[in-house]
Amino acid sequence: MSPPPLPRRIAHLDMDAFYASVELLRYPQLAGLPVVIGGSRHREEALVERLQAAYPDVDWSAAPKSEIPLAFFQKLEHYAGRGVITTATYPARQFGIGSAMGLMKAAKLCPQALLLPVDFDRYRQFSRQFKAVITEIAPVMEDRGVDEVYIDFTEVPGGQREGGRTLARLIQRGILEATGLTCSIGVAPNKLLAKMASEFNKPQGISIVLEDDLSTRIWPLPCRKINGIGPKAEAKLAAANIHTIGELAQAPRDWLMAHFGNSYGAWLHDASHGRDDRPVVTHSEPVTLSRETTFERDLHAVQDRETLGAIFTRLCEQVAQDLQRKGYLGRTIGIKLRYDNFKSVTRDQSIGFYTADAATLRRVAGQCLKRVDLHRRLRLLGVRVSSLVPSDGLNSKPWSAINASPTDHQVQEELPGLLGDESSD
DNA sequence: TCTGGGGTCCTAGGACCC
DNA sequence: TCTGGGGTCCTAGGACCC
Repeated sequence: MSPPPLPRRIAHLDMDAFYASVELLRYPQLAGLPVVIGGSRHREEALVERLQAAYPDVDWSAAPKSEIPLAFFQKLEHYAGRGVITTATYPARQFGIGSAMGLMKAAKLCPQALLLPVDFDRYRQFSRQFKAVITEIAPVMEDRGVDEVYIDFTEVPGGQREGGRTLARLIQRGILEATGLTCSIGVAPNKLLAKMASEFNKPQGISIVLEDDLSTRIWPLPCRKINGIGPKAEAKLAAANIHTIGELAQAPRDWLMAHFGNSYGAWLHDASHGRDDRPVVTHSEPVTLSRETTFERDLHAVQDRETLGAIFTRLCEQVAQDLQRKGYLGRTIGIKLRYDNFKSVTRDQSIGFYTADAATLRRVAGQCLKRVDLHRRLRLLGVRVSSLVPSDGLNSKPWSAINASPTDHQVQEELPGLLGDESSD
């Protein structure tokens, strides 16, 4: 007789205001103050120039490496229009500032808030550090981004004690000692509930949710708290007078399937009843790889042909580099563009071989570009590769050898000049 | 004062093949 | 002449997440 299986204990760990907290380690004098992280790197130079022009009495030579009060952005509406907040410290959140909020809106809410530039390399470093602490203690960890993970506590020694609280405390302490950062942890019978639980006691919280807690602790919550219910689904549910998870749980499964599709409808029903059997996945292969950029001002395919062409080529080169660095080849190449009215379109084309070659990406992506309407001004351009396979041993061969195939020549002949290409016009 | 960049998954129609 | 069902692949768009 084998022993009965242990009850599943799944943890969701969320770093508290991750980017902002990492910045506070570097600038301890900002502790307790409203601080936001945002803007994007390629606009820093433009930013300094514009600040200098708008506020000539201030010495901006240290910007944007140091903090800038948001108030200064009020004279820079055109610049700041394109910046968004990535993270806000808890004092800044008191003013209603949240991530993805436009810089100008945040400035209005809290002009004294300080703006820091983003430093992804640094956040990635801290991300690796805290994840290393976790896997030392509990090896079954699923990466959910730079500041979030799921952890399977079930088989970890001590993972069942106090419903997982003991182990959660140990991990919190370990991360604090190694990085100086705090996090919140929820432990529950599955990922769905753990994710909600980790939000219950932020920051520095631990929440334990058991099977029996469903009706008391989950059902009163708004539907939107379920990971997978976004603004659209929320609005559609609200229209049917369904606002809480408990109300969703009362909706007949058939009705949900009829109104939301078989797959999503059935999932909504299961989720509202706290049912989720997804495993904690420790490894996964990427499906697509892409680069995109929003321009400082909207560009026109004809008037700004050169600028656009240079950006396009650079995006292709970046995607090619990413593929090579990460060891993948792809055979479906695509573009994404966003018009000045914020509408996006995509075009894809599959080719007869796998590649990570910048020139090939540029050719095929250029063909895709020819299939979209280029009359409107553009605000964003992106290049994407999918149908990825690991390049493995192929890495040792030159790219030309990998790409050499009959179809390659076909494609080259089919695809002459493109937008921004010297050979076109 | 409009709305970043990088992903995943799902749907739905059409082509094409058997 | 009219008319089958699979099954798979490709493409475009959209919802959602961090």
